[in-house]
Amino acid sequence: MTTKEKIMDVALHMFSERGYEAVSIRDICGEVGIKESTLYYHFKNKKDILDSLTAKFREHIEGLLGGVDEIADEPAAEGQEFVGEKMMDTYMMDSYLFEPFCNLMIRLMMIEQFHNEEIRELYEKTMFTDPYEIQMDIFMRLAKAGTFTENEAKWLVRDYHAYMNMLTYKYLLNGELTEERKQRYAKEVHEYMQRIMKRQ
Amino acid sequence: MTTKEKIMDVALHMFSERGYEAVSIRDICGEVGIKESTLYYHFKNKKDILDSLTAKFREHIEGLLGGVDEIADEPAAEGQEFVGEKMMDTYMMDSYLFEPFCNLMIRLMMIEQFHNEEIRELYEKTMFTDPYEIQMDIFMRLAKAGTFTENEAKWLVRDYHAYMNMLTYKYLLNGELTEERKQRYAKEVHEYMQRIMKRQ
DNA sequence: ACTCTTCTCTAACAATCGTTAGAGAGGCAG
DNA sequence: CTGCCTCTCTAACGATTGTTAGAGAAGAGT
Repeated sequence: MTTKEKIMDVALHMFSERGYEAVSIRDICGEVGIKESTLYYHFKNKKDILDSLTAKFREHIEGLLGGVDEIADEPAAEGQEFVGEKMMDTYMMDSYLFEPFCNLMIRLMMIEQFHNEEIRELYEKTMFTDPYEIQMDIFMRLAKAGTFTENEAKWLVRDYHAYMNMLTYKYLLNGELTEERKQRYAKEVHEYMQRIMKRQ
Repeated sequence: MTTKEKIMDVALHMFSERGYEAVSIRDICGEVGIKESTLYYHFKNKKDILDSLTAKFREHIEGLLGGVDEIADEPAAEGQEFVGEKMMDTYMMDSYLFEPFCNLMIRLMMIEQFHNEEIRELYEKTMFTDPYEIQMDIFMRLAKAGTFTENEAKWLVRDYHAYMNMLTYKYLLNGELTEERKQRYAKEVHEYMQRIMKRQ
């Protein structure tokens, strides 16, 4: 890992725990093991570190969104109750919510949305707008498959979205992201979907 | 309004917009129109201002919770669909979420939960634990009244709680709290309850 | 007239913040 | 060997932060 990468890694860990303002350049340099002026060789100022992190995150997200369609079109694998849903959830989990870099970035955005307009927008896009669109797409497929009516789907996706957010905050965005908490999250998501599918 | 009250008022407005750390003693004093040393006559340090605000909020909340039982026991007034629910919602809205001091305190806690353990606990209590308990109580009353089964009620209250949170963040905890946004919030809450009552 | 209390001021303090100028160390190309 | 480029260092800068010592002003009670 290069010095620049190490700086970004340490900064991300600290920012996502204490917030951008609460972390000083000296904190980061102390942890990395360099002098402050060395940091300024790699980044033009403190904001530049944050900007580099969000830029990296943006690229990561674009990559994910680029591959979403082919995954959604895959037929349901064995052990899955319906097309798209569980596949999409593991996709949403393993390569986004559970993925270490993304998880820390989400925590960082969650804290910093109140101090930074650009981050607020990115946070809303990557945690609300984009997921909602994907979830809506899935529910509409299920509606077309006859699982429920289109009107029901429109309401259900809102309920689902709100509930997923609650679970995400509860299990994935505070404290350490342990294997146990991931599994409990996945289990509750699964239970929720089972409930939805049964009731109709 | 005394100087001390004015300080707390200005501090609350600033803290709830920019966060505790981002607001300096000089910012507050400039807005109030006093010198820094005058502030230190009324508060022993910066943290003391925050503590005074949370103490005042705690008292406010205790007063609200103290009166919750008698309100829940009132019979449904005309124009209401079911006992307790709408009454409780206006109670939750008018004297809590819409109430200016509480609304600003919630915003402050929402930002500061990530930098302050005590505020994190207060935030979870006043925005999750307490409301959930009250909502559970209402849904259990509805279950006993035969509107749905107790098992259904346990799931419905989770859905309801998650959905209310989403609406609260969407309408009440960002930007200016206008009369229009309050009404849109109330309307969506109402629609949600109608949907729940119909489906059973 | 006097003191005592309450409140506000002037003027500074030390600590920490982000940031920079400039010197050295090491490797690679000529 | 020389010069150049990349990277890291020492050492400081000015600005801002929370905080304090101590002096005045105004009113109430004696």
